[in-house]
Amino acid sequence: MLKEERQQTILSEVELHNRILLTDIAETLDVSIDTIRRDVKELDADQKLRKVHGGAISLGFTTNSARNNNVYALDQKIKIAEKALSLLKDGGVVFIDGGTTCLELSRLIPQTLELTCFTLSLPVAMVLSSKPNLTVMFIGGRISKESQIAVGANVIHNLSEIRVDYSFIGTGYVDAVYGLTEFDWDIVQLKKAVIKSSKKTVLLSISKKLNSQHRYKTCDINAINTMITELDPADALLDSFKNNDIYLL
Amino acid sequence: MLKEERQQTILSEVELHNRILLTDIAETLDVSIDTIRRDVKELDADQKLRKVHGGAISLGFTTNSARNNNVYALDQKIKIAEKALSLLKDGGVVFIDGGTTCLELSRLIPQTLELTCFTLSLPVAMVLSSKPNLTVMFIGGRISKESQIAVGANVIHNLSEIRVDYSFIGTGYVDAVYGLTEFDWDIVQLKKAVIKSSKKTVLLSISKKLNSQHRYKTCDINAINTMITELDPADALLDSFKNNDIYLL
DNA sequence: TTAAAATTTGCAGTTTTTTGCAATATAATT
DNA sequence: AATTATATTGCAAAAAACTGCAAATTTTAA
Repeated sequence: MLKEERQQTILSEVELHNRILLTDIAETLDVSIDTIRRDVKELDADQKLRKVHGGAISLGFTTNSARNNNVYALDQKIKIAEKALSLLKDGGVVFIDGGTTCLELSRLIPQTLELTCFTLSLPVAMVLSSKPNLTVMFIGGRISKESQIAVGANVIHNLSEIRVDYSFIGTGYVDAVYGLTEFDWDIVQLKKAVIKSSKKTVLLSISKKLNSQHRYKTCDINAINTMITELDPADALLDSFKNNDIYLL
Repeated sequence: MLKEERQQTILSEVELHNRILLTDIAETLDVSIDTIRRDVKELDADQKLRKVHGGAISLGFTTNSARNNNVYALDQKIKIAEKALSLLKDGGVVFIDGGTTCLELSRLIPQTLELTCFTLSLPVAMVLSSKPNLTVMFIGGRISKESQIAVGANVIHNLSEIRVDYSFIGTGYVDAVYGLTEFDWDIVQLKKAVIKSSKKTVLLSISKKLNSQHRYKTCDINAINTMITELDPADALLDSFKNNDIYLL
């Protein structure tokens, strides 16, 4: 039997059953466990499957999910996400909101970091679930089609039963005077619940959103503990936020 | 024998058997192994086949099973999903499991269909959330990294509070005698809860999984109301399932 | 046709790859 | 801590691939 065939078979088995034991495969293919081990190692290196202790598991959908590559102001959002990363510490319990900035933060979480992450965003959950050392908790509910997040009374109730160290949230609009505001009333209810369940709230927002407001109010600006933009904290654009006791990053 | 004929023979052999050994071919054609090696090298350069250590394999073989984002036995799964679609009716409330077959089912749900869909699979939820006329309910909990589904006691509790018309589930292994079995104990608990919360349970399984079993048992085969495979219901492979009162589709 | 040029083929020696085994190390489990 | 299961590493035998070379074959051109 050719090595290539063997690897194909392994891949098929993994796809079929989602997970396999190396010993099982070695027996069915009648080769030594070492050979299978080496095969699986290669396939893992080729990103065809993921090797785990004693076996292999299918990659699922993490690798294929087309990354939305035309996110508005992506590089700014990555900059923000990088700053936010510095707040994450091993053993922490955090909430990560939906939205593209939070999605970038999720992507940038290093493989080694050990965290418990709550979220209600499907894309965020997908990304987080690919990180080996994270415990990902999804707060279920009705899925809003536009934003791909769970919404509704059930979500708010579930949020009331958790308490996280940090929550990382986005906002539609932010203003030093009017605070955080949104276009959507339901979203406001959600964010209120998130803020309530967090010891500290971190706002991630690109500078374009500064000094804008809308109809429904999530909270006052001083309900936010840390605000992260892509700007230098000393930047003049942030002057109006410096009077409050917000920590600018 | 001309070089050209020889290469033609090699190619047709590869097409026929999907793979060949260089030593075999050298013997049948009665030329040195070096010659075959050189031939195969050329054919590989011409993209007519793929040379591997010790032999060659057909291009179709590799692209089908090794293409990164190709799901194992995708066409079979699509066939199954199409059959399952016939069970869906406007206004229905259904549960859709994780797994690639259920994901295909989700993909194939027409834009016009009006349904309430419960799921605990992140990828399924993502797909469903793109359908305009669906209400998608995600059952939250800890996200299992391997399968990207919500698991744990919380999920089981939430499942106990819903009642759906149909649940569409997959299984790791299925056998007429041993019933539905899984590799993973937690998954079994989940599936039990799903079955309990459904008026009717529909099993989606490709025929490859028939007559296989594993460690933990989800349910007897007659706990399933409808079983869908890619085969014709009259197929002999399904004979052992015909004694039970399962509806085969 | 014939001789030179180009290509193909087989061979021998060397290098690389593959594989199984054993010893040791690491991880999981009790 | 002890025991078992799984991983890693180095090693050696076997198989396969590569290299250079010379003989055989085919092609080309006078």
